[in-house]
Amino acid sequence: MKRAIALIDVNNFYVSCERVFNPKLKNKPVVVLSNNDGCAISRSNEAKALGVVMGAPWFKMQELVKQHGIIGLSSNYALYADMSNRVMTTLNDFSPNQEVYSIDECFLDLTGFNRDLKAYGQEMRGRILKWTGLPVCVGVGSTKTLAKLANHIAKKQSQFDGVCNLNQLTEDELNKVFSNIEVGEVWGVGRRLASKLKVLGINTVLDLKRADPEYIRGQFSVVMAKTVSELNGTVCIELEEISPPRKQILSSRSFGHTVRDFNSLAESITLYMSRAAEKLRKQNSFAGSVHVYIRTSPFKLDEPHYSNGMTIPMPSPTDDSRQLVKISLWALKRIYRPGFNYAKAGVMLSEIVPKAGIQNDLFSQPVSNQKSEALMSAMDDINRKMGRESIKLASEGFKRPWKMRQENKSPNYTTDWSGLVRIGDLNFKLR
DNA sequence: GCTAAATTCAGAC
DNA sequence: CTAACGGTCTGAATTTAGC
Repeated sequence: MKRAIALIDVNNFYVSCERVFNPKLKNKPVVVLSNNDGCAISRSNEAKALGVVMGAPWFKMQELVKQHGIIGLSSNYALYADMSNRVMTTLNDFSPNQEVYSIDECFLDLTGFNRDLKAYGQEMRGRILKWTGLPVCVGVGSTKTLAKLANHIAKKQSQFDGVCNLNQLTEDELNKVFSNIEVGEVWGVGRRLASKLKVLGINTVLDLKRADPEYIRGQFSVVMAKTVSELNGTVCIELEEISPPRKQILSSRSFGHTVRDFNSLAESITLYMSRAAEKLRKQNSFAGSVHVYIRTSPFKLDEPHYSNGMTIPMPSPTDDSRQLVKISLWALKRIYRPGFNYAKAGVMLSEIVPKAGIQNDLFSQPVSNQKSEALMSAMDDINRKMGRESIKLASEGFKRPWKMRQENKSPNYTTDWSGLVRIGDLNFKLR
């Protein structure tokens, strides 16, 4: 049976979330900024029309901002995560087979659904808008790659009214549509691959669909070969309904101001490692190695640069924050050099294994014993119940002069009572 | 000259 | 007021290390 896979994606997700709770943002150029208020990572249509590009540094577009009154908001991930859950739960009612692909999009398997999928897509749009206030577009195709493409068409071509079902087009109609879309729009074709494809004369989606698989395999990777097959309707990438545990866990952040002293770096490394260890325990895993890195800003060409990192294998895998922090501070001591303006630090956990069935070190007692288990889950429980950082390691620091900039963050409307009472209140700066 | 490990590359969002 | 350019994750390809 021909597959029917839908991809549902929220339009301008972060900006749309902000607009749900602050209607004054409607019809205005709005951007949501990355951590540290660095770059534009979500843009309203009005902001896009003014030429604000994805990833543009905020401080560099201040002229445009003043000229057009562009509103720049700090990102509010607690809000976006909660809104995402609402969208995903709502969509799950439309099919039991759902892959949550990212914070704002999911695939639904609609294979064998005996109904008009275009109308079904409109139903989804209506219900999501009514229940969450968010606008979505729906794309349907016989593979995930085609569903992504269908979603792109639904978003860009207004005559589709937000829903595009490629399965109901004839081969000729399909090819006509594909001949008008740049090859770079295809899922898995980024900037580099797009330009290489163009050199080879493959400019449109239709060109790529018709390309010889053997030739593509030779010129590119197996990934691109799969993409070509998927464009032709052969499923190579299945839905992954249960998300497998992470194989690496990273926590890093740019500082609000550069720091020079060891203690500030040590505080930040402790904080990041605590976050990483929480994520690790949440997925019931242990980490076998720890990586720590620090660096100066790559953009400051007139200042001395330094970037270094160190990977430490653990004697036996663990999920104990205290042990992971201890090791990472040991590593930090070895890579720290005085006299530099550090802009960023981070930690990474790798060689992640399931908690059950750990291979212990032959020569030493496993540190992650029952006491450690009890302590860590008590900490996690308290923080879940009472809010993040209700209990923490003292070395995470209290003043945190290095903490990231968030100059214009909206309240946590949906997850915090004190945020709820501020709905409609525009106390937070609107500029 | 082989395999395994480490690093780099490219991509997604 | 000033200085300011994100964060996490994956899998494949390529390079390097160790025997």
